[in-house]
Amino acid sequence: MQTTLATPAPVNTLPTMQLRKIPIGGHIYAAGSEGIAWRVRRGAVRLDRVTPAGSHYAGLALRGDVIGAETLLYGKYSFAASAIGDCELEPWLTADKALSGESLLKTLAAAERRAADALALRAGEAFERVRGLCLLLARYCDDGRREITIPELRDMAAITNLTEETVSRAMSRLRRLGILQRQDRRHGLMLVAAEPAVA
Amino acid sequence: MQTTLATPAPVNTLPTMQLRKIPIGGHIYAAGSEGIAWRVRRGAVRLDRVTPAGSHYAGLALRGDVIGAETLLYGKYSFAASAIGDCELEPWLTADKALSGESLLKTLAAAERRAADALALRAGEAFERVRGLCLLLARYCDDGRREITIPELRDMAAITNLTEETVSRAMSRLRRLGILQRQDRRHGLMLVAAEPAVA
DNA sequence: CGCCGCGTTGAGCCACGTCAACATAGGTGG
DNA sequence: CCACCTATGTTGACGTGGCTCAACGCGGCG
Repeated sequence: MQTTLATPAPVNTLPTMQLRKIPIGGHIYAAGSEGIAWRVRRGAVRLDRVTPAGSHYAGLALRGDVIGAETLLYGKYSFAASAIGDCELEPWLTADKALSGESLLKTLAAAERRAADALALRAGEAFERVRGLCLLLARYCDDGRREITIPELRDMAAITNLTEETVSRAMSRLRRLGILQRQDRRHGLMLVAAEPAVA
Repeated sequence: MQTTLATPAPVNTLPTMQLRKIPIGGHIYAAGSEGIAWRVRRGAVRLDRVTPAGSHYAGLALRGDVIGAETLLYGKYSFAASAIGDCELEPWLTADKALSGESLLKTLAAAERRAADALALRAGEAFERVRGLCLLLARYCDDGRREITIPELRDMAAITNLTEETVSRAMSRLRRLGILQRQDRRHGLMLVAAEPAVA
């Protein structure tokens, strides 16, 4: 649960911050803390809304998505972020760089598409939800081989709004059906078979 | 399912378009069609992603939210939009107006908050989801009286990922408990009782 | 009037949640 | 190295919340 910085630079000198790598399960930032906005270069990020009543899954960010953009307005993060796949993050639009309208619009459009994806992962039967999540992760792999890092069950359960047991059963079925080809155990790499004409 | 324009102006002369009013259940725009971006001044908008396999609920927009921003990039709408409460829309950021970075950032931050709201409406027990949707609608009423226009059951069902029957039962229960005070029938106005310390 | 769309209510059933037991991998200390 | 512990994942048995199906009420409209 610790963050690793690619540069040995001090954490708070924002402009010098470079690439940031976070292992699976790793904490990226806490809600309410100060920091900058990041673009996800690799991996998958889970966002959580933190309330007095507890914290709940509140969004997903994949390659190309921007997280923490609200810090440019308010200085603080609105959500908590953690890595559900090995992540690489790069600083995005630090204050000195001009805010390009087009870049922002693209980010906005991407955020809305991602939000629609996240909603879709909470509809339909359990097996289809879990399969949909794996396919989504595979679609955003940087390698073309559709190899994904399986998130922890608790994260998949939160995203799909299922229980860990149900997700585990769905994953077993995916493997049994050969849709998901195990390469090593635990958070190991998996290979998703051809996507069957999903629009 | 028809749109009504406040001005008698021709539909395709974008810069002259002014306020647009859409009745409940009304069609706002179709996915793939051309048009401009709008800001929701009043009411609630349901977004749908349209695929060859059918169209599915893909997002919610309430007062202050912007819909169709992607037209500024691609010229066409990515989603379909329809009114689930009597709506007033105003044009947003037409091409001639400079794209203000801060305005865009605020829109982005709002979109992410809304996406988190929409996800939350698909978690928990049926009654709590329906109650949550009513509370959300009440929170964004322009009058301070927390009077809401009840969307059609099919829309509430799509948003919460429940069936119409289950939503109907939940609504009956809300009325029986006095949480929702009927003022007239059908899409009539309702009054939501005090929000019980929901964070 | 008859028809249709929408909402309401009941009865039965099943997919998924709950609970429990166990497997496996890592970590830590001896 | 093993003994032990904990976190995570897997699998089975069982109960239930919400889905399915069906019937009906009501208002609007041709």
